[in-house]
Amino acid sequence: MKLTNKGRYAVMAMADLASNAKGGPISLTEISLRQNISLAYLEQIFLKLKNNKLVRSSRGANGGYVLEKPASEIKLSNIIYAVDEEVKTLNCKKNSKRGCNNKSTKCITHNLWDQLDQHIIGFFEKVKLQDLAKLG
Amino acid sequence: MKLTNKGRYAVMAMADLASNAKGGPISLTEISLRQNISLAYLEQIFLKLKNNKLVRSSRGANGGYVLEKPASEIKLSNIIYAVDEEVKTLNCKKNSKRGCNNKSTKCITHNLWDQLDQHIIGFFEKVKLQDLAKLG
DNA sequence: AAGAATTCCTACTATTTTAGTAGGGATTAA
DNA sequence: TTAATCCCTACTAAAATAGTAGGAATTCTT
Ligand code: FES
Ligand code: FES
Repeated sequence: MKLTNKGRYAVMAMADLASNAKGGPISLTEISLRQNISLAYLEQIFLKLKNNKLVRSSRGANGGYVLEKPASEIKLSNIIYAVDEEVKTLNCKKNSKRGCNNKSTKCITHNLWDQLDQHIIGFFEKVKLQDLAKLG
Repeated sequence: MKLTNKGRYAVMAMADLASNAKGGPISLTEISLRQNISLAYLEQIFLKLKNNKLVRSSRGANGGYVLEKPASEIKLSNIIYAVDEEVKTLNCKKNSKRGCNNKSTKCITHNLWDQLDQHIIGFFEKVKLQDLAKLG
């Protein structure tokens, strides 16, 4: 499974966006300073967030980003997936007949990892961006 | 967070050990063949499992490994930790005052990752080696 | 006693992934 | 016109992963 800085940063930045909303767009420079994340790295991340319709951008001076939807409608899973972090503990291709052992049956732990996947995904599906303020 | 082949193999091998118990010890060669895992890699993994008192070894011809405790008493978390897979989604040191942003307060997502940790650890604590047979 | 099977242990290495950096172009407000 | 900003791609250093390799020690079998 993957859960790395990129995913963490994405969630952090989205949370920042949500909690510092001030009407107009918020620049990445601001977020970079507040959250201590490299600007160039943030740019990469926001490209993906934008392509996944989680934020809307305005270019030029005073430009920046705003949430595309209310924070109550953005699930953590949306963010995580947007930046290509896969919650994937299975070693095999899920819809293949072959197992990770390259045999024709699934390995003895297949169902276990599958359940773990569901467990983690469930968590990400349940938590909304809005909830982060409460958690924090 | 880390959850890689090493951890998967460890669980697989332990499950193999549990389900193919035949009184005497089981050699890694057998497991290697059944589960399609490189023998040398298995050896490394079993060193750790042994150091963590999850298996007992006997050397020499006809040697091999047996579970140190009944499968019903071995938690998945025991196995995962034994091979150094950390369920660690936090980016900062948990008991430090500093945050992952290197500031003096914890970041806005800290509690979130902390909860996710608990969520995943809870899963590993709950599932016993014995349950794998049922799952599989 | 010899040989084979096995665990034990450490060191090395190729590959992949991660975490950025770098550089330049396009757009817009002032 | 200039500065601030987003946009986009390519590159790169460092770390982690997934093994390989090699040999020593032990024990069973013959
Ligand atoms: S994880 Fe799917 S077959 Fe092993
Ligand atoms: S994860 Fe702990 S401070 Fe950010």
